[in-house]
Parts: sequence; C-alpha cells; structure tokens
Amino acid sequence: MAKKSRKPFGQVLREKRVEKKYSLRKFAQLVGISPTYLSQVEQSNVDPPTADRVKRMAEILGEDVDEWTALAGRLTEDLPDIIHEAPKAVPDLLRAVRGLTADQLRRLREDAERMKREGKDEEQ
Amino acid sequence: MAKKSRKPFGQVLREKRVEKKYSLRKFAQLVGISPTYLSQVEQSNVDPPTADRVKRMAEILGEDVDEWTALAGRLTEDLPDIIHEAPKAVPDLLRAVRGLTADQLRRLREDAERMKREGKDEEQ
DNA sequence: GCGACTGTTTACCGTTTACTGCACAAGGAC
DNA sequence: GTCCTTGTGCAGTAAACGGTAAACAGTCGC
Repeated sequence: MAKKSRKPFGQVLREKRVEKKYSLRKFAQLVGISPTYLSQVEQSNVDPPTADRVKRMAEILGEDVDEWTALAGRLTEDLPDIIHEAPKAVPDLLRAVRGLTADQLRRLREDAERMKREGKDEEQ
Repeated sequence: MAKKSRKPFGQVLREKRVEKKYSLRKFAQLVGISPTYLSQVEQSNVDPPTADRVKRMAEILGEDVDEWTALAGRLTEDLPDIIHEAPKAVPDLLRAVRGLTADQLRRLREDAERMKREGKDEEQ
C-alpha cells in the first residue's frame, strides 16, 4: 500500500537528469548550484538541498514537486503555514487521516472542496 | 474567524509561567535550559526553542502542545512523517482544507475516523 | 546595612546547514 | 598527443541555530 523502500533522492535525481540528457554542469547551472554540490547530492554524500531548490529541480525535470520534496525529506513551504493557521484542528485532522488509502484521502479532499464551495458552516 | 494578531510566543510563555508562580530559574531548571536563555526567549530576543523543549514547557504549564508548538513557529514532530507517508494526497488535502472553519475541520476529521473504522475502501 | 532572591545584559561558543572552489582522473573526438 | 567534456574527492566556509556562563541591577525581608 504505502511505499516501503524509497529510493534515495540522489539516485532518483540522477536517473531523471540523465534521462533528460542534461550534463551535471548544465543542470547545476539551470538550478543555480555548483556542479560539485550536485554531484555530491546525487551520490547522497550530503543531504538533499533546501525545499526551494528541490522545487526548481522538479520543475526543470517535469516531476511532481510535492513528491520530490517529500523524497528530499523536506516540506513544501506552504504546508507549515496551513497547519499554523489552525494549530489544533489541522494536526488533529492529520493524525486522523494517517493510514488512509490514497482513495480515501481523495474522497476526503473532495468533501473539503465541497464544504468550501457550498457555504460556510451549515450542518448538512 | 481566524486569529489575526498572535501574541508572540515569549509573551504567552511569560504570562503563563508567572501565572503558575514559577520563577524564571525554577522553570528553566524544570525545562532543562539555562535561565539566561529562558529570559531571552520570554523577551523574544531569540527564536523560540526547539519543538521538543516547547513541548516540555507546554506540558509543565498544562497548555496545549500543538497550539504552543504552532505559536513557536515549529511543527509537532509527527506531522512531517504523516505528510511524507502520502506525499501527494496529504498536501492536496491540506490545501483543500485551507480556510475551513474549525467546525468544518472537526466534521472532516470525524469523516476520516469513520472511514478508518468502517473498513478499508468501500464506496459508501 | 546584608543576604537572598528576582530578571537581564553581554559576550561568547560549539554544531549543523547548505553549500563553493580547486584540482584531478577518465573517456571520447580529432 | 591534446583538447574538451564528463563526473568526483577533498577542503573549506559563511551564516544560522540553539544555546551557556558570568556578571550585574533591582527589590524584598530583616
């Protein structure tokens, strides 16, 4: 159900970069980091970069930003804000959704969207 | 609806500590930090402490851990894990719930709990 | 006055984070 | 051979993080 053995960020990055035919130096330049550093990241010799650089990488390679950010062990930057806006209710919700399937999560999201569309606060 | 002007962490901390009649040194010792540091935190001269120390503070003072952690601009430690377990669906859900009222969030949480109780995946 | 407490200021400190620069080796193209 | 491009290893580093120690000023009881 859930992915168990995630490939390390560096490995995924290298695969996709090579697949897209970028040289290490070229890609580093596009992202705005040194080739050295990129090399180290791809070998997992150092931690993955910050969330914003990961985002840039994902965008350049046409990959999903949230997914790559998670792979990098980071949080997409808007998420902490959302949590802080409702510091009790959102953490409670998150703990409640832990372990739900992707499908259940999708249905829940649709419920949320409906709530937002349909009005502010009515019971049904 | 949403709180607009949040009091700084340090100010809330001082109010509650004084209310509970702890001296600065005493409370610092209970938490396991230096009085110096506590003083600086309460004056907002430095950033709030790490999530685990904030948690200890909240526990000692009988305050809500999630709320205080948010006030400190930190994330309770289990939340990143929950997000990383479903790196696409959970961020999507979070963005969908942004702006919902506490009441709507509660109903959503109840839905989630029901889903988990009632079974794995059925449509209705 | 003195001692004992309160909180505060200043100066520092060690560690971690997120990188960069330089030099170098290996493999083709010509 | 000699460029040129490929990736890599090692050293260093600036800034931020998360604090601590020492000394000091104010206030109270006596």
